[in-house]
Amino acid sequence: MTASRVLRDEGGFSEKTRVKVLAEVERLGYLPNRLATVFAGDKKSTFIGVSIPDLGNEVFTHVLEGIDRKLVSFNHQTVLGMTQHVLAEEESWVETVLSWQPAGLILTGRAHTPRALQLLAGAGVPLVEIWDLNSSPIDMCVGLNHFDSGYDMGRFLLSKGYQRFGYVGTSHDTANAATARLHGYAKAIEDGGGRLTKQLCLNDIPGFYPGYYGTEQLLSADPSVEVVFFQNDNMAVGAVQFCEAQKISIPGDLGIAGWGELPIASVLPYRLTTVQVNHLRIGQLAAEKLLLRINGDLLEPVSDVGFTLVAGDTV
Amino acid sequence: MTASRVLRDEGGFSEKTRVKVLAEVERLGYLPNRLATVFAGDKKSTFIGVSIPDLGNEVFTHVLEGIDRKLVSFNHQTVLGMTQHVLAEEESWVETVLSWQPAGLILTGRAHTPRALQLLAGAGVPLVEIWDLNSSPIDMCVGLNHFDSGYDMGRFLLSKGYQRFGYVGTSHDTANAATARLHGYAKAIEDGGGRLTKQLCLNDIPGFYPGYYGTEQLLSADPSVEVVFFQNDNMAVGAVQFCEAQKISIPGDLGIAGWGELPIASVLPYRLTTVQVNHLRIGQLAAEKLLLRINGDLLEPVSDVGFTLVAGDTV
DNA sequence: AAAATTTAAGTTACCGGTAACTTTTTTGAT
DNA sequence: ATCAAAAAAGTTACCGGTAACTTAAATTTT
Repeated sequence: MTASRVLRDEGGFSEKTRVKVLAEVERLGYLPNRLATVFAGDKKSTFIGVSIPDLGNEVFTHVLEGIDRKLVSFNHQTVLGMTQHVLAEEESWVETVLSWQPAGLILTGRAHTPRALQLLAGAGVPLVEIWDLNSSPIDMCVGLNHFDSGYDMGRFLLSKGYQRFGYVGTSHDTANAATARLHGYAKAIEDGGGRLTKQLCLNDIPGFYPGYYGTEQLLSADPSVEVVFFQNDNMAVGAVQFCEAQKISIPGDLGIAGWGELPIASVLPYRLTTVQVNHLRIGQLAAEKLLLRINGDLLEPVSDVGFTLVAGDTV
Repeated sequence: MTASRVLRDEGGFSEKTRVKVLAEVERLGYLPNRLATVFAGDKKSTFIGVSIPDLGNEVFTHVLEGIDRKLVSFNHQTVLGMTQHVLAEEESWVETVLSWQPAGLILTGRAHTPRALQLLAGAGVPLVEIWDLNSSPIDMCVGLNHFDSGYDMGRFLLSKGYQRFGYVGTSHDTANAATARLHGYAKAIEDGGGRLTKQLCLNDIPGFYPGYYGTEQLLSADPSVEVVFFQNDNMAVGAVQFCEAQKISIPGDLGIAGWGELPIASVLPYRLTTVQVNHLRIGQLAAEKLLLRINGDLLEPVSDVGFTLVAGDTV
């Protein structure tokens, strides 16, 4: 007991004892078993469960980095969950991670299985849903309106005079943010009298090469497309590379728009038409809100980090 | 006790009781507290601590993905540690994560603080050091010989007739793998009678833009450089973009070599001179070995995943 | 120097699951 | 129906840290 007091520096011991205890700790190479502390006090651990769809999609690596950097600085640990965009995976991960008594959770996306929702409600753990904005989150939410960002892009492209639109992404899931962007884009096109003539959902990760071969597929399926909106910048850059290889002039023959403003954009000889999003900020803000909530603070449940359309030279 | 038996399906209960227990579990939304199980049995948890330097460096995201995918499929959870290439950060993370009784650890790099080594030895937890090959690992090791890969690149560039060499990276740490590559490269140049006229270590992450402005800095500091070896492909691609913007012909005016074969390479109109490394495989293999060891198997301590030099068109 | 007060150190019980053991109930054999 | 064996259910104790409490030692006050 006295040793416990010394190690937690909570007073009630003499200097002589302190020295003796610390010497013994040193000698034994003693490390406290934190499980016992959490277990005993019916407290929470310092684990924060963080689920993201996958690391192949670069946008999420930036989000994760923002989260972890913030968490570490407040002595919390990230327990990673890669759900592969599959809600059932998320559900089983939620169950596992809750059984470890986490201090809080960060989940990507607003869609969850009924059982996951039930588990989360039962656990009553502080929770931030990130990425997609959700006006009535389970607990808190940090993200942006993906539908609106797609809509704005659609309207912008219409204003440039395009009539025949294409889309290439990798999402199958109806419940995810990229699909919301596609829906916003489609709605804008419909509202503006254009036609979304071809949309492609590849079974792949949204990276450079899928952008390359996705463009090939799209154009061979419908050569009349005038402009294509991609799931993210890396795909759009892949598309630009395909066009250059095929001597398709941009934006003369084909317009190209990305999403997310990823690092590659900073070294291109052209300015990519895209939507700027501060991925790192989403992660940091989510972690910040979670830590404040764990600390007992009451917070605005929803934070909209917004987005900025970048006109660029590729349309 | 009977409920515990039912939930673990270890027999010694009647069908009638099983149904009753499961119904009650359902009704209460009961979730076992796994901390108690681990704590009670003096067993290990299903946590695997995974430390990587940072997520801004794309190579590590692939390694991490490989690790987590494998771990998840064997019901283990990744507890992330981002050490920012700082050994003191790794040390404090090791201490924290060990106090949570992990089933195993994966650490990036072979250099650790004395105290970290002592903690690891004391804990006796299965451990894989990844990335840099280490003939006498603490426990196990999965990686490749970075020095050799740098040496081979240097020799290859010499064979192309280059005399004045440059290097651009972002590492300050003498103990990391990128530095080992630089040393190998420098050694090859020395052995072959060339001159490493300029080497640059930027205070940044090894991404596209640092490759861009790093090349600018390098060339303005020493315009006589004939070929530059970059810390990774993303930096090399940034360099190519800089050269194109400046009308510096590749490989006519300047040779460029990358390392790691990152995804961007697949969509470029040229074949980048680089070193191919299977990042995902390193992660998967490390996780695999760790899980086998946790399972009690005795394994070959060191796994060399090797590398392949890709000649490319940029030198 | 004795009593009152403060400080230091020690005891007990608990968190939740489960190993090891004991008791109760059921099943089957004679 | 009686007893033995097997199956099911229940009890106890423990893991390691710490809250809450008690006891002991040191310090201060009268």
